Amino acid sequence: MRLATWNVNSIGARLPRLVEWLDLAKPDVLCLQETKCTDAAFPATAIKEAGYDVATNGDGAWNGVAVVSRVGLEDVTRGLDDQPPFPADAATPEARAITATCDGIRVCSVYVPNGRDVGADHYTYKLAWLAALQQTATRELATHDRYAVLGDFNIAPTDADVWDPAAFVGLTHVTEPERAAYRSMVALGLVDLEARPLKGDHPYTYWDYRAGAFHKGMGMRIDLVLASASLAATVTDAYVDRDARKGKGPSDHAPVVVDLD
DNA sequence: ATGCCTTATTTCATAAGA
Repeated sequence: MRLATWNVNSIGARLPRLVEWLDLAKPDVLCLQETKCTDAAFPATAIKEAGYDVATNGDGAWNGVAVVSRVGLEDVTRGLDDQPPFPADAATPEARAITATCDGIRVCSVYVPNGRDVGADHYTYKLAWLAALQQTATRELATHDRYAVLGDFNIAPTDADVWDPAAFVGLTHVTEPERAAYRSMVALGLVDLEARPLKGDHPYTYWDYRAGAFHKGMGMRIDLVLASASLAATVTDAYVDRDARKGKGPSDHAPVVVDLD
């Protein structure tokens, strides 16, 4: 069983690279983030032709998540329990989470809010959203022994997860409240399946498009796979497919791939 | 061993990403 997660930064712009990657990596289940399209506009036919079913939660230009599977796709749930809206008076919550059961494994694809600036409304929202995620995960774990949350957490769990900690002082992604939220997920019994990098010492998953960040190794590990203990016990390999960050028209994130026995 | 931002929309400019 091969699980993967990938922030594709627009399914529309990335469809050729996605189809190519499905054929290359052959994941059984792939969680997508930042699809940036409505459910109606999602290119489900192209995904189907590649041999996969898909469940989506999209709200248009921004956000958007999906679960792609070739081993079944059941019991789909969109959003989180008591997910906070943004702005606070918004009628519907943002499309940032979708959960489904694939061959007995409960997977949750998440796109955690960015936070923008410490102290900003978006930052407060990010922490509230993470609290809702923790509550949802608690409930799911109570009934699903094999459970994993995969996606773009927009949190670097430790200073080792950014290319230069000094460059991030005072910025989001590395603050103590964000890291505490990450640790609260781990405290539920979820194991951070840190992948091996295909090159270098750090399994970064994101590199800014600007200033040649990828080529200079200026990356961050912010895309995570948090798996229940029973799933974690079956891991045979985990890697960041940095090759997917190369070439023409890449996402700014690389897929994280986990193999289970 | 990679190629020095990219995506979307209220598009020829701006907001957002992290």
